[in-house]
Order: sequence, then C-alpha cells, then structure tokens
Amino acid sequence: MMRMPQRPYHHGDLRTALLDSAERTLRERGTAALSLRELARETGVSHAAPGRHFKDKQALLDALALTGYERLAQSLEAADDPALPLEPRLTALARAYLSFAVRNAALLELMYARKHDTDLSEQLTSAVDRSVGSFERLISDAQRRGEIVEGDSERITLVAAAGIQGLAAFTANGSLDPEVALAGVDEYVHHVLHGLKPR
Amino acid sequence: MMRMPQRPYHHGDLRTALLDSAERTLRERGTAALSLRELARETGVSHAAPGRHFKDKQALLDALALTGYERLAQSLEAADDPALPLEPRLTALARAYLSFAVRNAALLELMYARKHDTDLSEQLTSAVDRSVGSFERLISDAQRRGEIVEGDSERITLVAAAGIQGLAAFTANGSLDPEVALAGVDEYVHHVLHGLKPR
DNA sequence: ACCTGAACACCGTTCAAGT
DNA sequence: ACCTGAACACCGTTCAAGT
Repeated sequence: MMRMPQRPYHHGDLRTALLDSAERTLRERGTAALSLRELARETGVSHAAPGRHFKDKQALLDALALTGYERLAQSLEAADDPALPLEPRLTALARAYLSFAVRNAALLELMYARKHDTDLSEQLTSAVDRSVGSFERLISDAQRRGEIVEGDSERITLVAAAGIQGLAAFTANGSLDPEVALAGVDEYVHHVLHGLKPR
Repeated sequence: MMRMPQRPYHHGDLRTALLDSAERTLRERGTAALSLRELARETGVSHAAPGRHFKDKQALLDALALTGYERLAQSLEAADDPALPLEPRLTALARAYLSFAVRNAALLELMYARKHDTDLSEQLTSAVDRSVGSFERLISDAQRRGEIVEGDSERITLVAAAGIQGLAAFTANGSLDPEVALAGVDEYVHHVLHGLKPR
C-alpha cells in the first residue's frame, strides 16, 4: 500500500493513479467493491478529487473499459500470425481471447456492460473494432483462399466469435473451469470449422 | 402503480410482491436502479421489511435469478420438439433462448453474474441443469441417430450452446440488433452444424 | 410471525473555498 | 489548474420496540 508520506498538494497524475487503483480493486475484489471514495482514500486524496478527472463514476468505468479494449486488441494482434494455416491461426486467436477473459474476468464483464453514450465512445468504438478486426481479417483471408465458405464475412466472423465469447462468459462466471476452457479451445475451433455433422 | 390505500399491518405476500417489483424495475430501468429501499417504498412497506424475507440484497438477486432460470427452462422445454429433424430442432431451441435473452436482457445478465453460494443454490443448480438439459438431450438424440459427430456429448453441447450464449450476449449489450440476431439464428445454426469449411 | 423507526456506517455528487 | 471540506440526498443492514 506504501503511500508517499507528504504528497504535494497536486497529485501529478491522479487520473492514471485512480485508474490503476480501480483496476487492482476490480481484479482483487470485483466490480461491487469499486467505490470512488475508497479509490480516493487509497490514492491519498480527498473524496471529491476524482470528480476533477471523471465527471461521474460511469465515466471512470468507461475509461477503464477503454483501457481493457486497448489491451485486448493488442493481445489479439500479437497472437495473430497470418502465416499460420487456418485452424492453428484461429486456435491461437481464440486462446488469446480466452486467456484475456480468464486473467481479466471482472474487467471483461465491465467492458461488455458498457453503456455507450460517453464522449470517449469514438475511442471505444475504435478499440472494439480493432479487437473484432483480428477475427475479421482471419476470416476474409481464409475466404480468399477458399478455406472458409463464402458469404458475408461479418456474419461469419460473428459465428466464430460468438462461440468464443460464449466460452469466455461461461468461464468468467464459473460455469466452466478456466483450465478446462483453455484446454478445450482446440476442440472448439475444430468443431466450428468442421461442423457438428459427420462428414 | 395503484396501491391499496389501507394495507393491513401484515402484507400477506411481501416476498412475492418484492420479487415482482424488482423484476419490473430490472426490466424498465436496469440493474443499477435496483434498491431495496425503493422496492420497499413501491410496495408500501418500511425499508426494513425486506430484511425479513431476504437476508440481504444478494439474496433477493439470487431469488430473482432462480425465477429467471425456471422460466428459461420452461421456455426451452416448450420449444423443444424431439420429433423435428436436427437442424430445425436446434434452430427452434436457439430461437427460444435468444428470444428469452432479448425479452429479459437485464435479468439474464443477473442470472449469469450469480455468486453461487446461497442456500437456494441446490434449486438454482437444478434450474440451470434443466435449461442445459434441453440442449444436451437434443445433442445425445442426434448422436444416437448418427446425425452429429461422436464424442463427449457435454463438450459438444458446450460448443453448440456457447455460440448461442455469445449471440445472446452481443444482443443484450447492444452490439447486435435483436431483430438481426433473431433473424440470423437459422444461419448460425446452419454454420455450427455444417462447419465453416467448405464441404 | 411480521413489520416499524431510529441509528449506523457507508455511498456519489456538488460547490464554495482554499493553495 | 487542481484539490479540500462540508453538505445533501441517497444507500444497505441491524435492532429494539411495536402490533
């Protein structure tokens, strides 16, 4: 916890400090435990100070969601190797998403619960698009090579991504053991590509 | 709103009245707007009265989630026609789930956010199992007929259900238009059964 | 058995005033 | 420009006391 004993009147980077503290609380004690006043206390600042940087609690949550999407997009981009054949490529991407979901369950919940009417929604939209983009690129690439059925690539991305999102949701709320989920990704991807009907 | 002007000292069925009021609030104004004190006010009872019927707020939310699962299980069972061929049968089930998700978005969110450590968790578990059961039965039936690949039927159910859950999640949080989602169910089910790879 | 009223320890938000 | 302290209107929860 270690706080600087004599912080100067101006914090310096209160906004960042609040976001960091919020994310730690989120990870350690869940969404319900997140209070602006406690955040302020932990950061060694008056309870009214957060109001300078976030117009209200929702604004802080939105900012938190934004950093989440940015990190997710980055993880997905780092995990995507266009040189890989379709199935391992999709598997890697699915693994990256699921592993983000496992490591950031509460944050992901918050990311999906967003009420999109803030003034950072352009940034949010772009971060979301970046995340979806990795999947979309994979699908279009595969379609171009004839490795995936033709049709609206957005819809097909939805099919592929919906299942992974579902697995992530089952994992986040405890219906599915994280290790089982991660281990089962290969099987999942295989089923999605080959279908549940026998060939 | 119409309240009985001179309610007797004992409400009669306060528990049910609170749950009904809670569900209406949930539907009309979302989870964030749900407060025990307001519920008590709406029901015309003191703010401490709910404490007699629910040990705390979470207990009320759990009870609400339970009724949700019971209704969901019922919808799914009503929608499942074992006489139907595989694809239309799964489509009907998926439609029923998605339509529940659309009509009860906030409730579903709550159902998935459950912290399962209440004393009604046996009932909850059984209601959840009933819901999953409809999907599992469909999968096992189809496997028996050789219409679906062999393998652990629980895992395969997971694959089928995860995608539908994902669609529901995308719909509930506004990423996907409800009508588009419902209309796209057929396509989704088709892809899941036949796979994304060309045959 | 069921409900009330007061009390307690929390919230989020606002706003004059301080540095 | 940034932060404080007091104030306001809310919470959830508890507990003696009332019916």
